[in-house]
This record gives sequence, structure tokens and C-alpha cells, in this order.
Amino acid sequence: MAPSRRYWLMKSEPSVFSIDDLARGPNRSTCWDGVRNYQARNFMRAMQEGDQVLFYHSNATPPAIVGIAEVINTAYPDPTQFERSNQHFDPKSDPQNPRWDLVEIRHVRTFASPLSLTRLREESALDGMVLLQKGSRLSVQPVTEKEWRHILKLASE
DNA sequence: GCCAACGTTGGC
DNA sequence: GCCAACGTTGGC
Repeated sequence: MAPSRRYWLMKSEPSVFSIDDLARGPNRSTCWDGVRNYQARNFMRAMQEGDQVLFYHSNATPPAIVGIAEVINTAYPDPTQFERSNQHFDPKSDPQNPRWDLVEIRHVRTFASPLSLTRLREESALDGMVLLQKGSRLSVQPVTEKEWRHILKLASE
């Protein structure tokens, strides 16, 4: 059996939901609903309780990794896919076999200074990061242990 | 199964 | 606001 991944990155637009919103939420947590991309969904399905997550602000000034969260349960069906009035309603999803899942995450810490995309691109150790690949739009992505360690080191500088 | 058209993401 | 890259849809 392949070893399970332990580290991830999740994107959010701060004007919609920021890391401060997460930190202020009930139990400093939130349901990561609204994901409607199969690859991102599959990564959420692979998550386990306790997995660590880099929280990324997209469409931000500047776009940056702003802190850490953790996964607090395994994936389960996202109720918003069945809510007709919801922006993420999916009429093609069968309630007997829901198409979309979510996980819940909890705030761990916010970095004293965000690590901007520009800063991350200066690090040759991070060349392989999914986030830094050209055209990369995945909102939920795996992070290697090596990348994770490197980013935490940058965050503590 | 191909692929053009379209909608979305997200950096700049 | 622009636009490149990507994913999805739907005609054929």
C-alpha cells in the first residue's frame, strides 16, 4: 500500500473566506464546501484526520501562503450540492451517490508574515511545488514533506 | 471519441 | 481589465 500523504495546500480568496475568518469561526474551524473539481475532490477524499494544510490566499494582494490549518475529519458528502438555491448546487449529483465531498479544517496558526508567491518562486527547493507550476489552478493540492519543511523554515525566518 | 466553444481561475 | 491555462460541455 502506498504511504498516505500528510501535507496539503488549499486555496481561498480572502475576500470570500480568509484565514482570519477561519481563526474566528466556530471551534476555529470550517466546512470546506463548494469544491467542484474532480482532482481537488479526490485529494480531499485522500485526506486523513490530522493532516496538515497550507492555507493560501488567491486573488489577493499579494497572493501568498498565510498560515496553517489541519484536517479534523475524513471526507463526507457536501450538502450544498443538493441545495437548489446554493451557488454550488449540482443538479446532476445523485443523492444516492453524491458526487462532491468536503472535509472540515481547523486553524492552527497564522504566519507572522505571509509567504508571497514571488518569495516562494525564489526558492529552488520549491521548484516542483504544484502551486508554482505554470497554469496550476487546483484549489486543493498535495505538498511533499520536503516542501512542507522548507516552507515552515521560511515562515520562521 | 474528437474537438470547438465556453466558463472559470487567478496572476499580473 | 487582460489574458493564458485549464476543465467541462455538447454537437457531430
